Formats: sequence, C-alpha cells, structure tokens
Amino acid sequence: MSPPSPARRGELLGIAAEVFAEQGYNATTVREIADAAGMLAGSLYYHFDSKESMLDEILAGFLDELWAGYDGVLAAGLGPRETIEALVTASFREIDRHRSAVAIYQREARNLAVQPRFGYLAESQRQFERAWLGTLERGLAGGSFRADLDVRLTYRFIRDTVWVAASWYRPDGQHSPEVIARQYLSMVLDGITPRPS
Amino acid sequence: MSPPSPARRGELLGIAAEVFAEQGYNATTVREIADAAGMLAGSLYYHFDSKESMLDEILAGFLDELWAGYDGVLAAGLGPRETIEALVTASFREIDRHRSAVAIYQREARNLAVQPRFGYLAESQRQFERAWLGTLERGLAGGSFRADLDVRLTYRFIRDTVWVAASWYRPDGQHSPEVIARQYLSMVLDGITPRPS
Amino acid sequence: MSPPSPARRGELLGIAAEVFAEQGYNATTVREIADAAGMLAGSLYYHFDSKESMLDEILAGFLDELWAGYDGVLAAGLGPRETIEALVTASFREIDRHRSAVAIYQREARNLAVQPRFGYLAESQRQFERAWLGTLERGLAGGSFRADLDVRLTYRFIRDTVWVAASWYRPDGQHSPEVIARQYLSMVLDGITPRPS
Amino acid sequence: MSPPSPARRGELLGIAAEVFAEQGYNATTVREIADAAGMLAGSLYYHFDSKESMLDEILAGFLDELWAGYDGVLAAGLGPRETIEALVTASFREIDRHRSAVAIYQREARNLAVQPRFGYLAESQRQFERAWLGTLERGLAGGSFRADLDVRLTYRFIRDTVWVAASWYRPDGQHSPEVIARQYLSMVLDGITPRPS
DNA sequence: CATGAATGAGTATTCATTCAT
DNA sequence: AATGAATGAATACTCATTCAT
Repeated sequence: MSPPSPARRGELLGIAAEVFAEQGYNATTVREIADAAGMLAGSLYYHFDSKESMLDEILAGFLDELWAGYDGVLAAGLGPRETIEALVTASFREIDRHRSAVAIYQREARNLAVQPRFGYLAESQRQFERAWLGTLERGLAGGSFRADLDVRLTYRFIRDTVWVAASWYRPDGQHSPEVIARQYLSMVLDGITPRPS
Repeated sequence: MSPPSPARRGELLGIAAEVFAEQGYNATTVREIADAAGMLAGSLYYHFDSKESMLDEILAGFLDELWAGYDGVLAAGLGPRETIEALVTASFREIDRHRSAVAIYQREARNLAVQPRFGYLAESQRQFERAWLGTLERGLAGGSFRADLDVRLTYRFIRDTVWVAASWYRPDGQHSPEVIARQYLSMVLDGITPRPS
Repeated sequence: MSPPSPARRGELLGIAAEVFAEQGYNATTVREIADAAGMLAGSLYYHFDSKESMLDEILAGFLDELWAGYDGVLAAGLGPRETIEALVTASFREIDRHRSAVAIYQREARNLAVQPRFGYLAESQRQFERAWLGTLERGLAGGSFRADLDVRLTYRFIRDTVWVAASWYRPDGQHSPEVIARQYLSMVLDGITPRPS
Repeated sequence: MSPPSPARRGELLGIAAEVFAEQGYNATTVREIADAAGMLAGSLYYHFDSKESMLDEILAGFLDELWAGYDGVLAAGLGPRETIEALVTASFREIDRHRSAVAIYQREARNLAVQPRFGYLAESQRQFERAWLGTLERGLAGGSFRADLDVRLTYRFIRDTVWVAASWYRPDGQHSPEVIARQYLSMVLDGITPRPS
C-alpha cells in the first residue's frame, strides 16, 4: 500500500546496474540481481514493474546527468578546441560516476534504440552527433583542426575512443577522470608521434 | 548440385555470425539463425553440436586468421612505427573480412573468456597485449613515439580505437579497409590538430 | 525396389536386441543401433518400418521360440514335478539363446502389453500363467508339492526367479543352461537348508 | 495452511517415484510428474534442480533406509540362517514402505551405476554382495546350508527372488510384508517339495 | 516489505522419421 | 542399399512475472 521508498529504489538500481554491466542485460537474471541485493527475486517487483523498467531507469538517469553536463559545455560559448576538450572531460567524469550505466549503454543501446520505449536513446544519439559534428565543422572552418579530416570518421573516432574506456576504466586514487581525459586529449589532439619542436 | 558438407557448414556459420553480431549472442535464438538459413531450428543440429559450438567456431576461425596476419607483421622486423601501422592495417583488413566475428568478439569476449572452453580468448588477449605493448615500448625507447606517453593507456587507446570501428564499419566501394586504416593512423599518429609545418 | 534381404534383417535385429538389452529400449537411439551396425540412422529404415517394429520382431521371435519349447513340454504328458523341471530347463535354454530378447522382455513387457500392437505379450502372459498354475495345482493335489503352498505366490516365485537370471546370465564354457537349470531346480525344489537324511 | 518446504518436497518425491516406477524413468516426462502433482512442469524446478536430481533423492533415500535396517541385522550377531531370515524380512519391509523406489532401483540401477553421480549405487551393490555372500559362506561352513550350494548362484537366487517381488507386491490387509517374507523364506529354505518327516 | 510458491511462455536440444540422390 | 540432409514433434529446463500471506 505504502509507496516504495525512493532511497531503497536507488540502492537497488545501483546493484542492478553493476550486475547488468558485468554480465550483460540479457544474461542477467532477476534472481541474480535479487541475490546481490540480499532478497528474493519476487521481492524486486514491489519496487519495480519489470526487469526492463530497471534498465530503463538506469539508462534514463545516466543520460539525464550526461546531458546536464554537455548542455553546460555547449552553452558556454567556447572555441571548438576548448569545446572538444570540455566534452571529453565531461564524458570521462560521467564514466567515473556512472561506470556501470555507461558500460550498459555501450553494449545495449544499439539494440534497444529501436524499441518505442527506448526511443529516447535514439534521440540522444542524434543530439550527440549534432553537437560533436557541429563543433568539429566549426573547428575545421576556423583552422583549429587539420584541414584534411573526414569529419564523420573523426566524430566516430573520438566518440568510440572515449566511451569504450568505460569497459576497462576503474576508478582508483591515481587516475582521476580529469587525468585520464587530459591524457586521452593529448593523444587525440596531437597524436602519439613526437612533434618537431 | 548441393555443396559438400564443409561448404554448408561455412555458409551456416556465416549466417549465424551475422545474426549474433546483429542481436548479440544471448539474445539470438537458434530459431532465428535457422530462419535466416531457411531451415528449421532442429536441422542446425545436424551440422553443429550446439549454439555455443557455432559461436566457438566463429571466434576461433576469426582469431586464427587474425593471428596469421599479425604473425606475418611481427616477423617482418619492421620498426616500431611501421609495425603499428602494419598491425592497424591488418586489423582493418580483418574487420573487413570478418566484420560480424569482430563485432561478436567485441561484445562477448570478456564474459566468455572465463569459461574453460573459451580459454583461448584469454590467451589471445595476452598475446595481443604483449605484441602491442612491446612495440610501443620499443618505439618509446627509440624515440618513435612521444616520451610522455602512458604505455598501457596508449595501448588501450589504439586497441579500442581500431576494434570498435567494427561496430559501424560497412564495406563499400569508397572506403576500403586500407583507406580507413590510413585515415585512422593519421589521427592516431599525428592527432587532429594541425601540425606547425 | 528389391526387398531387403532377410539375412541382413536378422543380423540387424540381433544388433538392435543387444543394444536394447544393454541400455533399455527408450534410452536407445536409432543412431546407436546404426552405429553398432556400421551404417547411418536413416539407412535402417530401408530394412524396418520403425524402431518399434524392430522391438516387435525381436519380442515376437523370442516368444515364438519359447512357446515352441513350452508346447513340446506341456504336450509330453509328464508328471507335475517333471513338467516344472522341463519348463525351467526350457526357460534357461531360451535365456541362453536369446539373452538380449529375454532381458528386453523383462524390462519392457509390462508397459508394452497395454498397447494394441503388443497385445500378444499380454496373451502370452496369460497362457504362461495358465500353464504354470495348472501344473502347480496338479502337483499340489497329487502330493508332489508341499500342501501348505500358496499357489499364486509360488508361481510368481518361480517365474521371477528363473527369468530374472537373464539379467546376469552370461554364457561361458562352465555354466551351460542345463547346469544352471539343475542348480536352480535343486534350490527351488529342495531349498537351501540341508535335508535330514 | 500450506505445509513447509521439506514436506512438500517429500510429497512431490513420492509422486515422482510412483510415476517413475509405473512408466520407467526415461519414459516419464517431467510434465507427467507435474500433472500427477497438480502443477505445471516448470513449477517442479522450484523444488528440484532436475529430473535426475529427483531420481537421485528417491534412490538415495531408499538406500539410506535400507541400510539402516540391514546394519541393524548385521550388527545383531545372529547365526547365518537367522541372519538370512532377518535380511529377507527387512527387505520385504522395505519393499512395503518404498515400493516405487525399489521398483525404480530394480529397473534403472544397472545403467545408472556407471555415472559418477550415482556411484553410490555401485558402492551399495558391493556392500550388499559382501553382506549376503559372507552370511552364506558362514552358513555353509557351519552346516546351516547344504554343502553342495554354489554360493554366488545362491546369492543371486535369493537377491533376485526377494527384490523382484517389488514389481508385483501391493500391500493389502491380508499380506503384510512379514507374512510374505515368511512364505518366501519357507520356499527358499525348504523348497517346494514335501520334506520326508 | 519481503517470502514462498507457482505460472506460462519461451529456448536449446533430441530424435525418430523421411526422402532425393 | 546406403547416404546426407532435413523435418517436426517432443522434452527438459529457464526465467520474468504474479500473488496470497
């Protein structure tokens, strides 16, 4: 009768996200989530409608936070290079805070996006692409980036390069998301061969 | 008229690989593979022991070919930069020829590698890492690469950069694997910002 | 077009009987029979209509031979004790010659007998019971057997005692069916405790 | 109202045992067990891991009880003849209480015993043989049994004689297991022909 | 809130059987 | 006579979900 406590829901979502990230959504049984939460499978249904709704909440929550960060960057009116740097940094910060959600997103988004319920994934991808492509084109026109770049290829290159890091990134004391972001950026922007001084 | 058994197996494996790549291994039902092959689910078992053995053959076949290419490169005695270039090019060529297998590998390898049957995946990963890390360290020592690189991070950067491309790369007339490889390499080696000439 | 050779059929039936006896009818696959015969599963269907028809032929053939022996004994006009001895001996002879068929019969007859196709099994059981019960009652009336015997119980006792031997009897040089029969008979007739001389 | 879990398991095992005994383990489908229990096939898996584990529990439970009885007899220090009598009586008592388990054991033990999971069946058979053979040999040496007995044959004779009764024995008011045991014993010990007084 | 027990739709797999060659 | 390939029905088992307590 009384509505489920939001705090408990949050805990449970965190647990579910970890298991989904570890094993994949399809390979994860509701029972495994319940085990990890110290309850029985059926009990999860007091808090959530379905396994799919857990996934939904995890992904939607992640995208909400991500776009909060991105929108701030895009609204700041930075130059193309600085925008790229800020977006990449924001992305690594998001990986740091929602690692499991990012990993789930990486693995499942493509197949989920075709379902009506997960239409917002496709929408987010479009916005994402628009933001990055726009910035790259602006930089190309202004000479911030090499003139011979294939913009779409470069977009994919940066996008994949950044997000795939979620599959191995584990937060520890040494590598803060900002440090990782700076190292990635130095490779993406300047490459791995030495520049002639 | 009807092709001999090994040819049929090959056909079926190709079909299965495409469906696995499209939907994920777990989310793919044997019935879907059979549908795609124009036969009934049970009929697949005349050719294969199990769904898992199909996956096994797909991945093992891919890794065999991949290592044939890599071993050739590594035995050629090239310099570090040329080795990286050749490895990346070999990888894109492999993506071109075994796109679905690469996509499956990307998505499933981590979870499969812990199973005894798929132990060769873990072994291949170790060899893979050794080859790349060794080359990078050699280049670092010899000045082919920037002295401030974090070798492990760079390894992951290049590795992911290349393989993730399998998730969107579709061969067409314009972008041969060699062309894609060259464009990627120019970004990885020299970055996306213009070099002061 | 040309009818299958009866000789080959006989061979195949013998092989099938052995596998059925070893593993049970249900647990035996047509493929296992074919393997044992050095052919492919489908090829058996040139010789037989179905797996069930193999079972049918095996059991019918065995019962035919068995009754040939029994009828001879029953028609001979022996006394009750001699009849029992002759029936037991005939049974052991049949076990010796059709061990697998007897083993199959023991294991499957009860469940098969309810099917119309195998109605002859039930019929045979009834005849069997009539022959044994009649002999025992004749012996009881004539004083050949102990007066305090429960005839039905004794019938089951002897029947089970004899036929179950098929589950372990293996023909070898030392124990001919006649020898085994004589030893059994001495136990059944005189018991295992010493008779006061 | 609803009985606690172990009781329900016991109920279900009893039902499964009856169906296995009636139709044979292989010929019994999980659905048939579920039907007999008034539930759906899948629901059985809430209580048991597999069809095989039901069989396992049934057989192990039966053997545990059987050996409880046998060990009591063997430890009592009776003479050979009294030991045989007590073992036979214990066996019929067990047939009375676990009729289906005994019938399953009779039909399936030979083929199951080779599987690692059912290794305890083979072990039990060895112990069983040791107990009976030892008793028979003791009796032979001490003159309780006829000097001309073939001990192994006699062992099989008695063993089969007793256990095969499970296939037809149905408890009713008139024939308690003790009564049946006494009648069997009188035949086994003294035979069916009259003794010269 | 949580449990225990069940449902029912699905899923991989098996296997007797068929049939063109 | 035998093969290779397929069919189709059945079967054990899984799992998300429901619900009375």
